[in-house]
Amino acid sequence: MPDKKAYHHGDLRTALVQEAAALIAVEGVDVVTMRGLSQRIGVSRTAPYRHFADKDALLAAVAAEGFSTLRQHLHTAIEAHPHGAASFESMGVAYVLFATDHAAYYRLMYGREALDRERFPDLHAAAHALYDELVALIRQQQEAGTIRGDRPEALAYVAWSTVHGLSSLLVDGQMEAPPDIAELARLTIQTLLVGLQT
Amino acid sequence: MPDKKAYHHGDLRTALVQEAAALIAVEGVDVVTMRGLSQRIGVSRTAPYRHFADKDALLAAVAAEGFSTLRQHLHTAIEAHPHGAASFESMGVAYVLFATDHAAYYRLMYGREALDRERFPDLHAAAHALYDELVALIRQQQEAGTIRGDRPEALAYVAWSTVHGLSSLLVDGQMEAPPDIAELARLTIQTLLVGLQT
DNA sequence: ACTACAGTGTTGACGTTGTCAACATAGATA
DNA sequence: TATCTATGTTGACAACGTCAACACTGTAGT
Repeated sequence: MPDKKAYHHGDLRTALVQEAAALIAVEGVDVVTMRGLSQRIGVSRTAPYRHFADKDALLAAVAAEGFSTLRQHLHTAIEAHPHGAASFESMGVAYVLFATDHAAYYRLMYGREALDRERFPDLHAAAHALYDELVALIRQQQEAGTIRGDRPEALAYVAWSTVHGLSSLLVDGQMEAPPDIAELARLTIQTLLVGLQT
Repeated sequence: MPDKKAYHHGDLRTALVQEAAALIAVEGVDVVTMRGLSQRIGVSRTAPYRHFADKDALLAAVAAEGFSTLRQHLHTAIEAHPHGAASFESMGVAYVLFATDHAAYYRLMYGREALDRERFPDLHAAAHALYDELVALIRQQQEAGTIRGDRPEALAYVAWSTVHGLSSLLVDGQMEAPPDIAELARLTIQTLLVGLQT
């Protein structure tokens, strides 16, 4: 149990990322403000600047953690169905459900033009690790014969496009959210899988 | 040639939308500011508020025009290849190229959580018109036999997810942009079409 | 032609935000 | 114990969105 009144917070950096993530989940990105964040944690408004160059850097850290969390979700989903086409479907559904369950968070991860890869290599790495996870899955499916033997990197992009596209449309409210999102996700992924097969 | 010094601008509303769109294309959404926009046009900072309730309303109008423009692009692409599977492919490639050619604009159209459908029915309508265009194309393909006879509305969502997902990943720089974007788009859409066929 | 009005544009002001500069504190190290 | 470095604080500033009050102008009705 950390001291409440210590002059030094102890681990302000992670506290900031966690608080920001929690706030985003509840209220959306727009309500995240350096001053408000600091106040919630109990430090002064400029304390965050000892750990992040600016607000974008903080958000980039939050987004990177989002990619990491998503990757773990997918990993868990695969372990639940480790073999065959069910593995592919399981991962895809888990991806879409993560996005819709953490809508504002997911929006932050993608679509913030200020968060460019060159400035934030950690964010780049986290996103790329997610992609790598997908490539590995494609390879596994190729060995199982459920996906044709094209370049797995290229096919991974196609698959990523599909699940991200569906997630994005749902999260942004572009399509009326159906009663059973998992069902729509399954349909979409099965269609994708058929296309990837031959 | 409009008077430069007229007290009343004449058509400030469209001037605002056009200027904002141009600015977004060149510099991105973040640099669009009510004050800066007004200054560029030559009116005072609060003049826009006679035409838009707030900044989000202005951006929503810009986004709506973006959807409308995109729809026209797709229409043109279809007319170039009115028959068969080439029609589907042509539309998909045109979609992705529009997105990558107008990256910041495309990002505004999607992914602004402040721009919700309920507050801005015009934006909703413009986006839905785009969707309708897709449904019509799916129907045509079904009649031609290149797409299976499922509910066209559902298949349209699948197709939309795919082209939007690819566009989104490219626009956000999540994948290293390949030298020939149209080629990648073609590959993706062919994969999609195979999946939609059976 | 005069008047009233509604539409449009302007100026002033306020609170909020991100962030810099200067200063303060405390734990680690010599 | 003295010093250094990491960390946190206070004060200040410019930019921004936006409200309220006021000004201008073309139009409609008499």
